[in-house]
Amino acid sequence: MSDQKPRFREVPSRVDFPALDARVLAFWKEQRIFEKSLEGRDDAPVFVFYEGPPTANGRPGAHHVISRIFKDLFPRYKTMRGYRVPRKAGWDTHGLPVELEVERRLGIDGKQQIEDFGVAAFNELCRESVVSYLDEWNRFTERIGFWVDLDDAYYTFTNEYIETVWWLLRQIWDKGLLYQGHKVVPYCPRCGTAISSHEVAQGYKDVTEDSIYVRFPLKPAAAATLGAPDGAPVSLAVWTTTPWTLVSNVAAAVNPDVTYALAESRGERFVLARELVEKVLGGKAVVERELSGRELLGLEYEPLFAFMEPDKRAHFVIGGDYVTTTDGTGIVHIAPAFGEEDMRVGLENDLPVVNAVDLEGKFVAEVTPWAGVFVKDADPAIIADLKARGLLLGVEPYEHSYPFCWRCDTALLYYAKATWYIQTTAIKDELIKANDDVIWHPEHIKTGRFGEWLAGNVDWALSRDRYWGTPLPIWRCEEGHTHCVGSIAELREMATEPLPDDMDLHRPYVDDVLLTCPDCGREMRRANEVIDAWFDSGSMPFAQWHYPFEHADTFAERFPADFIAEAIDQTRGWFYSMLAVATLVEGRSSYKRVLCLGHILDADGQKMSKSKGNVVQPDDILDHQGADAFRWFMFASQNPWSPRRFSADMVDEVVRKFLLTLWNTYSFFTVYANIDRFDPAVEEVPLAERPLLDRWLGGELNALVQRVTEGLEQYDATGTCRAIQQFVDDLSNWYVRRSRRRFWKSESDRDKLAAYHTLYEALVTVTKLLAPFTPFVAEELYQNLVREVDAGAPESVHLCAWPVADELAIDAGVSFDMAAARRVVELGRAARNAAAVKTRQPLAEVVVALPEAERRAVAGLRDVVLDELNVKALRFAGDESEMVAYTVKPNLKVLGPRLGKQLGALQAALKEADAAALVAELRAAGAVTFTVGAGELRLVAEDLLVETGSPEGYQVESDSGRTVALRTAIDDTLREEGLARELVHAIQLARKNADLRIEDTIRLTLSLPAELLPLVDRHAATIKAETLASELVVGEAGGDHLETARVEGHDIGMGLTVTGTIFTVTYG
RNA sequence: GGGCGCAUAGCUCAGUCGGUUAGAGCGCUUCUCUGAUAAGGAAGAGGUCCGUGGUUCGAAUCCACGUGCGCCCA
Repeated sequence: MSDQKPRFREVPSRVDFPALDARVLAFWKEQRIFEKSLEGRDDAPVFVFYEGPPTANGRPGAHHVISRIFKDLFPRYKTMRGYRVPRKAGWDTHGLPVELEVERRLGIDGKQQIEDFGVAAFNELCRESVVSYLDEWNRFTERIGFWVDLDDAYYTFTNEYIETVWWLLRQIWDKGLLYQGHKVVPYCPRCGTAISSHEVAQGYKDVTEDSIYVRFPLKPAAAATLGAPDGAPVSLAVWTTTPWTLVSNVAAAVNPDVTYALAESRGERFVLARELVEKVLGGKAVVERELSGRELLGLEYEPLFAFMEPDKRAHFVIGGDYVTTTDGTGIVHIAPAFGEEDMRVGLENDLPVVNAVDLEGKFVAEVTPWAGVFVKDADPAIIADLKARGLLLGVEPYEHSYPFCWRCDTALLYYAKATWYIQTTAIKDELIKANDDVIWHPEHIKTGRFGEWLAGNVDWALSRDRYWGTPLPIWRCEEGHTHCVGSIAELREMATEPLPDDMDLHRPYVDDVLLTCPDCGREMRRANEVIDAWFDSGSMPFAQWHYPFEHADTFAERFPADFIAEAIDQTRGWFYSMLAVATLVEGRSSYKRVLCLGHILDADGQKMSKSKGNVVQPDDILDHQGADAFRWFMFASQNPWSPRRFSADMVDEVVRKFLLTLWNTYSFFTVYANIDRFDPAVEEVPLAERPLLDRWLGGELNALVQRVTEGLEQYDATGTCRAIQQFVDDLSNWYVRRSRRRFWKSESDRDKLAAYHTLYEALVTVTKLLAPFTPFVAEELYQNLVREVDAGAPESVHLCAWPVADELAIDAGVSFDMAAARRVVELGRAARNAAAVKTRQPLAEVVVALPEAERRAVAGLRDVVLDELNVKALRFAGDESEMVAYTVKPNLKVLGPRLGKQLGALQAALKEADAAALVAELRAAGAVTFTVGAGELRLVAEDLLVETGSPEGYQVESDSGRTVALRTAIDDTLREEGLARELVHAIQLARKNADLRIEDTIRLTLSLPAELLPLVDRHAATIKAETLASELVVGEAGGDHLETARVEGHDIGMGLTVTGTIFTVTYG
């Protein structure tokens, strides 16, 4: 150790993490550390990360923290492993949520009002709205330590981005996979657009609505064929949950294979499924005749409403094998415009499509009574009308889950609509194959949720009848020719008029661009739709580079991504759109590995959502506990994909248990290292030459490096965090605790130096391991521990190389030995507690009985055990006389497979046997024989577990075959020694109360009762050494600081006066 | 209704290949250690390992069925 100034900045034991964060952020910014982590690595292998763009349509919340910190963790780790990890930020800016936000702000509602307001102005507001959140997002991103290049972010609304999306669509178009279909789709009448299946899924709610039973009166000719009494009217009993669709009814469907009945009830006759007669018509109904479904086919009935004239034959019974008898009547009403199944059977039976509903979900003018009324609102009126005309059979509340628009909460309608599709079903096998190459965390998503979703793939409904989005680049002429534009240049070339240089590709400007049809030369107009914003985000691997128009090299280098991470709800969102777009265009996935993250729940397990008002604002945590506590909680609490409960209290626990433990160990080190002028650069004692405790810690440390490295390679954050946490706990509560005296003692010998080196190395290495997890604290520690003493070291911990484990330092034997010793200490402490003898009171002897290997281990660590337990001697129970009681049990692991069913008999026999005799025989002969059932068994030592009991005069604790016995007798010498320790303890407390520095020396005066005088006399040297008293005077207590205390029933007075410090050299 | 996942102490979670007395942290009670610590240690209280059945010498663990919850899909 040398004589210079203190090497390390003095570290207060209390720490303000938010202030620390601010310091570190400023340092990173000033020194451009993030930039430097990328510079000068041109030859390094690249690790490709893709940022799944958040929708910048609101403020960031706690649930955004989790994805952003996992996105940060692995790139930081890979950087330290020597990779170049470019991280381009990105923002998802299009889509319905943005439009809704602007609608709300303008106080308008619906498409007509948007058109009235003006699309150009509306879209401008959408753009402004998105941009307005970016500052806050950028601040938040920096604040939590997510390193990503915000200055070079991609935005999905730029012309460049849109152009690439157009190019991608053109590739798909050229493959013939882009088509317009007329399908029944979930449709939001308020938003006026079709909703894709993954969006619908987010809006299901359980609702109770009125379902109704209705009469469909058969025409007389039809009734006659059923064998009802001559001329008697017969009705089909029909059930529906959506009365408003009856207006568009064109048929009734039965299952040809189900048995139906002609049933009479209160003088009326009905046709319905045989098994539902009683349920629908009541117990008094009489079944007059059974009918097969097949017999009903073709029967005609009177239309319920005549507002619209069908253009084909309608209002007759058709067959549908999907018709069941679980609900309703077994007869299903068919309105092809409003149901997927209805449309399908409608096509099969050549039924007309009657649509009495307009695009806003309101009845059209022909439906005179309810024209302009939203269909769901018209239900009561329709029911009343049916009742008035004698067509209503009954009303029944029906609970079912019904889809609502996930954004505006309007009930969705299933609606036949022209929609543009990508025919992903044509590449289903390729999608599945592309997924084969992806590594999923957790694994089960790959074949489970995601794999099954791919297996049931349906075409991607691409178009949206909206305003703020990437315009669908399809133009059509009057002849019906269509063309998909794949670039801006092509648009210019084909346009009938020259386009301005700064043309905005958004609506409404693009709508005004007319093209010349390449086929017929006529004018082409753009299809009005914009595209699903999921296609935008799925295009980011290409569009973030404006590929192929620019940056082809960059794209080639950075496709596909090595790693992406998003919340688990993106399975059918971003994860799918990324896979689909890349597979459509490149034939493979755009990511190799994906980490799914769970949702954030509140402390009660409720999902956090704005509407529930239970959102924990990240600022609350960041301003009080700091970013690292937040991060560590997220990483360490449980596996990333589990939904996690979250509250400020839970983060607090992290701070106390982990960050403060680490911090205090660090603070401890700097205090003593400064006192001793420890210089990590000189006089290193090789690990192999250090004491066992140091070699133990070194082994644990290197094993930790291995464990953390392997864990991160497997993308396991949770396990690695727990390993680090365990190490820090061991470091603080075993290594430092056991070593305190080594740092404290006044001589500066090799032992002390070894202790400093060991602790220093552990702290520095842990700091590096922690850098990806808790980048702020790691930086703070690194700057002080490393940069303060080594100006040549890398400027930041994040520019350091990842630690490499020294496998030679890992000694399984040492680990085993220490674990054995710690178990003995644990049992000894339990024994002390049970005997109610406090630890400061020395005891004469501890006797232990252990398995052979552990006995050797504890023998080697005798001093540790003696010191921890404060006993004078340790003895091993050598022969049976020392331990009175034995219990002998079969070693099930060994005997189970060998004996099988005989085990029970052996167990019983062992219980009966004389355990002491057995043990004696086992020790003497090495084996014992037993008669069990028919045969004789020879059992050796490893077949049996021997437990020992309590000897006289000892306090015994045992666990799992290990026994520790503490001799509890206290003689006068021991008692006096205990008293001396109590006295020292009291003086130390007085020092602390007097606010003395650890290194201050004192003049100590004591006033004592007479009976203690000899004791102080005999232990004066110890007391002086322990309390740094250069002078000890017994008599009247006097000095700068006076204190009294009661020690074991004796009143004492203490006087303390600072006389100097233990430093021989002063500085300053 | 279907798929996937989960269910262990009051709370948050471990629990390896099926093995002996099912653990940790937090909280509670009592005791204790300590001149780094907001900490540490010991003991106590607290368990239908969701239920039922099966496989097995032996099941928290494997299998089947059921219940509850979450997510996804209808």
